[in-house]
Amino acid sequence: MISIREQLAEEIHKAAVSLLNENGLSWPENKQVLVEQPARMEHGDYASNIAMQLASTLRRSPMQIATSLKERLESWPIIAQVDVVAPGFLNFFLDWKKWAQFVEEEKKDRKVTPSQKIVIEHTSINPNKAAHIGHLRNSCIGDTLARLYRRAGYQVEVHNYIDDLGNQVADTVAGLLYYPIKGEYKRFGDFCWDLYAQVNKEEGWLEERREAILQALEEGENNIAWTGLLVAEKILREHLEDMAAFGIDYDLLVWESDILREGFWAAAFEKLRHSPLFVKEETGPYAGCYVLKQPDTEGEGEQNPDKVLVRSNGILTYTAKDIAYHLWKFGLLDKDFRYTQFAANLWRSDQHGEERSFGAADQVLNVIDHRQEYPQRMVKLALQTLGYEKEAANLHHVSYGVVSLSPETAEKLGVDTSDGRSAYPMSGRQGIGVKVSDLLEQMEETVERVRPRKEGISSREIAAAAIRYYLLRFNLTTEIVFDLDRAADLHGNSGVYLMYQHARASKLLEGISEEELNKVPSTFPEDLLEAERALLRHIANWPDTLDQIIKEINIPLLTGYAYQLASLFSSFYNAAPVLKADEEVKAFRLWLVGKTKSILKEALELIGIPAPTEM
RNA sequence: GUCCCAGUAGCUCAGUGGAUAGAGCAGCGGCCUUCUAAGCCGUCGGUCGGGGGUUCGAAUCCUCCCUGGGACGCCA
Repeated sequence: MISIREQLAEEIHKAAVSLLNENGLSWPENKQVLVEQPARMEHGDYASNIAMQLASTLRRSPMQIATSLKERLESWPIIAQVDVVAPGFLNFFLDWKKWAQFVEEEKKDRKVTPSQKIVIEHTSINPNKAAHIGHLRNSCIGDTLARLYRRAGYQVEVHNYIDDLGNQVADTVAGLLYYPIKGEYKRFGDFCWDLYAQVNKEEGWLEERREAILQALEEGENNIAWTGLLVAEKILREHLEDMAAFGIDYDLLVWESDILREGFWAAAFEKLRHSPLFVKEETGPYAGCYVLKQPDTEGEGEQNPDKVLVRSNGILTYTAKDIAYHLWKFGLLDKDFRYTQFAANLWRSDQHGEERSFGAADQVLNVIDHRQEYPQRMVKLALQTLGYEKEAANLHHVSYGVVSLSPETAEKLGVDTSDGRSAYPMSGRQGIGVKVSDLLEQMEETVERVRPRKEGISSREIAAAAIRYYLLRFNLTTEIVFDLDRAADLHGNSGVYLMYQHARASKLLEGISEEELNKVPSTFPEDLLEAERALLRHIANWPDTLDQIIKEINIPLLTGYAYQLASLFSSFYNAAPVLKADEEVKAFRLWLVGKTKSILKEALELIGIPAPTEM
């Protein structure tokens, strides 16, 4: 199915080619017909700059070219009017009734695209303390990506990687065993949050104990390893509970200890051994280590760009395990995990249990913050080194900026802000951060206090939706400076606003069946109100926008589209009475509200917030 | 030192080759006896960090510089 915009582009292309041919010319290879929805209503519903682009080829003025194209395009049935505007734009105005009929016809022969399998890894929080809002941004991004790809027809599998053998778990275990603290905590993760920060404050305390604990964790089957497992699992369950409140879930939990004990690294090592870029260093700072060499650098400069995979003491780095994991993700290892069920609809890797078909992806997406670009590049490099060019190309690091704290919020958490910085980083090590559960609770109280009606949806759901929308609104590269007061603002461009508009639309449509709503009204008003036309043209743009969102992994385009739709609807709602209008107008407006509501609902679903019918 | 990201309204951010640079918040002024005012309408506010270049056209592309953040560890 191709959209109206694409069809229009094709028509323009045809018209332009015939104009070129008449002048003994052919289509210039580097040009392309671009059709866009102009920002301003008076510039039409769609517009093209093709006349300007062809001016040099045709050696005529853009205005002349636009005028001849206009004559050739006016007969296209869905177009009501074509304007030629200086310096040479072609502006198209749609015949909305014909558009509506056309779209209704198109819906019938929509075909399902054959699906590729895509593995999306997100969340992957160290299971040694409570989650904070930086982690939540990761999970919201990952979850919305999963929703987008599912919508696009992919077979999506969501992984959450559990690093149960890392330094962080080791530190919390060290604290639990040897560093008594006391205090009242609602949850284990909150207790560990403080404990982890405390032991990190003690000069030299961890360094004495960490290595022994790490080794015991890796070996397994001993007191420390079991303690580590208990800690990781307990905290993981709290993380999953946190995320569930935001509508986030997973298909598979991959445990680092399983990667190690199933011998994934040994298998990966066997493959890497034959690569000239994977070498054991005999001299220099990395003497005794297995490293992955950078291909096109000569080791110039102060820093060594190579990546250690196996330390001189034989212990693997995180990146080594990640490489093994990614070979498995693409189905390139002859090994597999066993699987056991962790919760309803959620499986975990295991050393015992049943066989299941996880992994073997066509595409892999890793949602990880931008500070880890280097190790992610190393994983990709390892795939290339092994000759898996296709898989390397299909491995995508979805990079995003971290969440830091505004000075006001940092100060509330007891951070010394006397240095006057514009933002303060969160730090688990220092115990600085806004915990997900605390934020949700606080926001719930705010909602409970300010909401005018208590119907349809709980204050907790509203709070979660507001937070989720807030974290998804920004460009991925933007480092969010989180401010408690700003996030608690539920007016204007907020998740609450979107849900409210959906509830309003739902109320107007109460008691009307889906079928009735989909029927194109027999008459359209002679002159549409500004608010009606604005809403229509935004609705018409949804299929193209959705394509673009998925192609560019452009989440703010999704939230922005939804906000604008809600905003246009709200203006329409105020400008045009629906239920009180004359019969014909009423039928048209109800149809328009129906269209708005169904697209708003789709968008809300992708953003991952509820579409309440009442609130 | 090398590389990456950012610098747009008082604040937080959109906008990556097109038409008069847009939102929200904050400020000011209006609108509830009419479908949900968590709303709507109006208004104030910008030499798009700076210089140079490419183009019919630059916030957007190239180049140099300034400022802030990050990566480069036998951490993850």
